[in-house]
Amino acid sequence: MITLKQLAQELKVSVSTVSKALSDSHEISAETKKKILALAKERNYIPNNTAVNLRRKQTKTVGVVIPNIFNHFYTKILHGIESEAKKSGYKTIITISNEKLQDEKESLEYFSNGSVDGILLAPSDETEKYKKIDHFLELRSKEIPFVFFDRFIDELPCDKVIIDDFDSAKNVIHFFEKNGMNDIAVISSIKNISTGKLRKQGVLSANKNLKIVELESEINLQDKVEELLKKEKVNAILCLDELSGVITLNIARKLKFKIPKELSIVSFNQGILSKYSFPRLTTINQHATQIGRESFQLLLNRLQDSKLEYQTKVLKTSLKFHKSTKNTL
Amino acid sequence: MITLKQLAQELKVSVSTVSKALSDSHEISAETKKKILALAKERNYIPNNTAVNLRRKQTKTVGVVIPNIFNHFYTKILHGIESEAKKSGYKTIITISNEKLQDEKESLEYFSNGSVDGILLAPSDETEKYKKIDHFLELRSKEIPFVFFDRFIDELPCDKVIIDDFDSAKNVIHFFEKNGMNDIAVISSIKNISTGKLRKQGVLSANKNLKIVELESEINLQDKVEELLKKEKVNAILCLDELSGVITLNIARKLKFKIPKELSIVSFNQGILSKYSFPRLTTINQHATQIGRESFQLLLNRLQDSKLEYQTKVLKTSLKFHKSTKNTL
DNA sequence: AAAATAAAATTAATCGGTATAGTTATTGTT
DNA sequence: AACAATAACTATACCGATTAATTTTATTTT
Repeated sequence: MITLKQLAQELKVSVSTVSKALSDSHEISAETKKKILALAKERNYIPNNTAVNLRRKQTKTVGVVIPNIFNHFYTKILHGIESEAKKSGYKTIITISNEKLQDEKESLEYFSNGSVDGILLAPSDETEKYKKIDHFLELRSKEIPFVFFDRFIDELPCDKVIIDDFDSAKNVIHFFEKNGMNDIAVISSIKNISTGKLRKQGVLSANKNLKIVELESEINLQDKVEELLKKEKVNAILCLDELSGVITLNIARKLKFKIPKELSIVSFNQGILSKYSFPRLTTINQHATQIGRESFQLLLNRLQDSKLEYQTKVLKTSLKFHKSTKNTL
Repeated sequence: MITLKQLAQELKVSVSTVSKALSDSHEISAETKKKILALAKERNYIPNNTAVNLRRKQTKTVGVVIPNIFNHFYTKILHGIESEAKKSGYKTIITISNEKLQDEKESLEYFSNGSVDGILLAPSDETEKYKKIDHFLELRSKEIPFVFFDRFIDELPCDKVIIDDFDSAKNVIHFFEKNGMNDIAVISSIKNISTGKLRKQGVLSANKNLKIVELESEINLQDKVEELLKKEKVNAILCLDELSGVITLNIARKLKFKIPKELSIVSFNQGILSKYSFPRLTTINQHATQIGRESFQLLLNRLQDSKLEYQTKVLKTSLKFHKSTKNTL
């Protein structure tokens, strides 16, 4: 890799002349600039990033911690972050917490040595469950800005971008009712997570008499749903996460339910699974890419002014109708 | 962020004493070490990564370019790379080419300013189609090592980790034949990609009389498959990519084919789509995580010794039987 | 032509570490 | 006692850029 020093030696000028010429400083004559620019181009000079970062005391890099890389929703957010960051000349370092508090902590430590200017993260399932916030407070004491996306911890005032889980969930129940479906079940495998809780509160605010199936994870989900469909009278189901949605759909079909004639299914989280399900699931579009973009912008704002008030951006969802729901309106 | 200098001032010793004490040098007395270590711990000192990198002339970071982050196969590889890199103390920067040559070029330029020690990539669809290798040669002239995974370009000798596409595809055809299915179709929406080509050669080596449906992308795939199933007699289908697999399955069901009784389907690429399809697809497991791990190891080898011969690692696949295939053996 | 001013280039400090060379003070050798 | 050897620590150069402070050179003013 060619350095400023080498260019300077070759042209018999000082390093600072070269540096200034390349940044088009008025202190350097047009003639000298031309000469330097030409050689820099010829030698394919690129400023050493590490040196620039050290000098500027910034890295132009953001760190991201996502709970699960196999979840299409998060990869979409990731895509939003990455593309937005790139636009502003930022690099993106990605780590995965696997829904583990320990992994999340390690990621943050790993980011804390000056590798990144700021952090974007969705806290892990464990973090939310045990409401652990020490590691976030430590970030704050080190003055490393961070922004939460999708999930958050009530106890911690901070910047966050979330979706309007409460209303989104409530509205689906209302939609079912308006269409004459009154035997409604709600299925969730994300009960520990802030979004899961809000969605549950949302559906309950619409109707107190729902059948609710809740699990710690998707293990046993299959059996629980099968039990529900066999024992109870159900003509509409809202799934609070996409995986539950697809699994529920497949079980309903295995049990020979006619969809959507006898049973309507709506699922949170418009992702790749629901897109290629058969029949295609009606989903709540969470505009994941936008979540990513807005999160990055929020972080960028904070990087530029650390004294801003903490902001919460709430994004609206939209219902995307497909063949898994009856819609008579 | 606290620095060596600050620690040194506070303890009234020199910066180099602190540095050496923290790296447990024998030049420093036990007593002094103890004192320094204690303060460093109290102040939560972490060496500034950028400064260390500048000095060591390395970044302990690898760059990854994947063609598509929405493809579960690549996120699995990513996971393999990230976890393996972390083990060796490397960070992972991820960029996405969106199957575009231009984006791929930009990513490589972006990595070329000393941001990464080496690069892992699967070339984009366009790169493979037009056999563009200039940007890779430029990397080589800058002495930035790179490793290809999953896909590669014949014309470019380099390190790569690929799967045994030819044999994997051939073996599926043989499996169909042994089970008495002789009206076999092959469907692919990845014809430009090296893996797609090899898979096609593989199936043709097994049987010259296959019905082959090939498309540039998944657009129109639906119509083409429907046409095939309506016009031709088919009792077995091999899909060369997962998306084709799921789409084919859904269309076959829409056309009321009994699966697997009347029609067996096998698909490349054991991913999340096929996992939650109904019935669950029999897939060729490409051990994506392992591809990621091995790719990183190959890069690590090269970082440690740039004079090694170029290596190609070929990983075997395995067939995972599920309910989309008849198996009478 | 000398002084004042403006333009162009250089020197040196800095970012935060690491590594090499150099300086004291202490102990050991003959 | 004179000298070498060792221990413990400090000073300094360096990584590759940026930039404030200076110096050198050119131009304008009187």
